[in-house]
Amino acid sequence: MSASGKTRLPGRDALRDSVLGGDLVFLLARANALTLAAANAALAEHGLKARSYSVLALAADGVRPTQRELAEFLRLDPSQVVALVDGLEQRQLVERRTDPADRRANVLVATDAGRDLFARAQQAARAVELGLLAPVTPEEHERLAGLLRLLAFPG
Amino acid sequence: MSASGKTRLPGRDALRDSVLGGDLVFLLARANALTLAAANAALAEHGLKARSYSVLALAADGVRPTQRELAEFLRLDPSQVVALVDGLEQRQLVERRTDPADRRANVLVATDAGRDLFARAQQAARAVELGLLAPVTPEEHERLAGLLRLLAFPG
DNA sequence: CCTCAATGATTGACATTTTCAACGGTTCGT
DNA sequence: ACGAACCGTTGAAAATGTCAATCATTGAGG
Repeated sequence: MSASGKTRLPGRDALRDSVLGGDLVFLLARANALTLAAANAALAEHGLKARSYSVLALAADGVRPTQRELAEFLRLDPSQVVALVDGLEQRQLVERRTDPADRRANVLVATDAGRDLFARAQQAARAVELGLLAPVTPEEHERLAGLLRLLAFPG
Repeated sequence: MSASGKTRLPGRDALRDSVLGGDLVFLLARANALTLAAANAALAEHGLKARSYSVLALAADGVRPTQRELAEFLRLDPSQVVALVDGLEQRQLVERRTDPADRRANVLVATDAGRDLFARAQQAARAVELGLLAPVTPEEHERLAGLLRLLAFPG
């Protein structure tokens, strides 16, 4: 198959060694695309995607986030959060509770079923993460997370 | 149970400390969203986005990638590459050359104007990258790139 | 107490991006 | 030479992203 006579194709890694190979934005984009795809695939059997999984996670965590906080944290438009929460609420995984301290705001809490599903989904998510980071030592894993946090939460 | 004595609002970083705070997929997504936005903003003055910048970069690098290679490398559908290349070609920044070794394939090469614009855009891109990584040492910067490469190019 | 600007959620419209299936031209193995 | 596989292209459908307008509520200042 491959290995045509001359230097025909840019070897499988000629592109990798190009300028973009050192471009952080590109590396992030590609790493994100791959991990997101893997995560979505793994979460699909639970009827979740990375997005809905994230929302469910925060609800199940008892953090009682408002939708606005959710929107900012997940970098989504508030209207997208509405749709996301609608989906989870229809499946009885989360509930909207109007915040007694500010009746404009909705606070998200997970139902028992929600916490239950989350627990299972989290295992799948963790398995994926470990699979992705198989070639990396636990210390490097933690170091990577730390550096990403710096980028993800500047200031 | 929520014996909610006081409905504490999630402090500005209660969410950060939740389960998701250690979720690699989430951190990647958020870091990617922020850096992508920063990159797009910086590239806008050159009439580029991260996507078109990437294509232009590979063309300007003399790697002579085919559109299919571009698609796989950038994790895009081939049809998206068509649109991307159309845009750059109409601005006379790149040219499609049918690969003499395989006349089905188009090889991308940058024009002089293309290389010129890329040189300028690259400066903007580098400035952004340095700004984003201001809080980390150069060694950590390199380490981050290395770890991301592992995720971005498994196998 | 009574405005009034600001805020949270929601809706609906619109643009952009993603994802697929189909098609003509070309290559390659058999 | 045949047929399967592959490249680029097109077009359409689905999913996402972006924005402005609205309602209810809040909080500040007169």
